[in-house]
Amino acid sequence: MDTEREYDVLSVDCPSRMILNRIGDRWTLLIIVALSREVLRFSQLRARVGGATPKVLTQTLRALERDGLVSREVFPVVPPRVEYRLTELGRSLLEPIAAVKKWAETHVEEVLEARERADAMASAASEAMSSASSSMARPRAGVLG
Amino acid sequence: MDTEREYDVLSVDCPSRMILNRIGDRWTLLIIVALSREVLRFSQLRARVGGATPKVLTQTLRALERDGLVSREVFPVVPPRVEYRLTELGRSLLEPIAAVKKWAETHVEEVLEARERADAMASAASEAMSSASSSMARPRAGVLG
DNA sequence: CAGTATCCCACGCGATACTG
DNA sequence: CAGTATCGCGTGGGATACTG
Repeated sequence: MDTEREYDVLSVDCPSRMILNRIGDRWTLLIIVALSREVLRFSQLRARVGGATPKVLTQTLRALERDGLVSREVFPVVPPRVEYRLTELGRSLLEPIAAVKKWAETHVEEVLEARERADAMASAASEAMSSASSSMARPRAGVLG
Repeated sequence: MDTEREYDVLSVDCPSRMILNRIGDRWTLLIIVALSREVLRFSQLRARVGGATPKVLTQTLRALERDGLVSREVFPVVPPRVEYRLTELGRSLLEPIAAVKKWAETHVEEVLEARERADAMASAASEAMSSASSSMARPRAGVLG
């Protein structure tokens, strides 16, 4: 069975595009990473994933559950206890994610350096443009243009 | 040199978070994939990456250039000719991306099936709630809540 | 504890048109 | 050909407060 070219991310209408959009949001990857080693309760997840508000956490978890990547188990006790764990499908995402995570952690510095160099160049160019004026040439600090 | 735990994506202020935000946008991954096998000109890139308008293409390419992942070569001819290629740093991103891409392409269907099942469940639950009424219970078609 | 409920806004992105 | 320039909107997501 050659399923190599069945899907193509570069194609506009390819379903695999949707996957990228899904895991490309701000919290999905982080939650999966957090759940990679242990089953976690809601508040534990909150504590582990820095910056996540209950709202985004719930949204993302619901979406992950819907897509079969995470399972949610409710214990009928009081106070409530809810546990989240990766499904097998979710765990299968761990490898690719680990690769990305590792890349991110090992190459941040190179990226940051490249960025600084680029900004320095741009800044120098701006100054050259405005002759010897002191026009403060903004170094384009934002991520995207 | 043990640099294992120097960075942690789960930490709010970790720089590696930024990397995820960068490659998590709508076009970055696609452009890198497109450039994985060949050097491409602007319009070729546009043709390959389905749906990309010149604006987003330029934005993303500039950002990639700034971060040292893509290099831009301008040929002083008319009509203009500009070639984009991955830098070595950019090429190093190819492996993790390929892993994600492969996962996306091989597991879309499972995700889609899980989603349909979840929606069917939710829909059934809604109908049960409204007794035998014909209240159209919307199956929550959107990606996120 | 595990969420909901609102309000609100930045901004990523698309559409469209124009230029060196 | 390889971009810029504008305009506008959809919505992801932050802040805050409330609830079973």
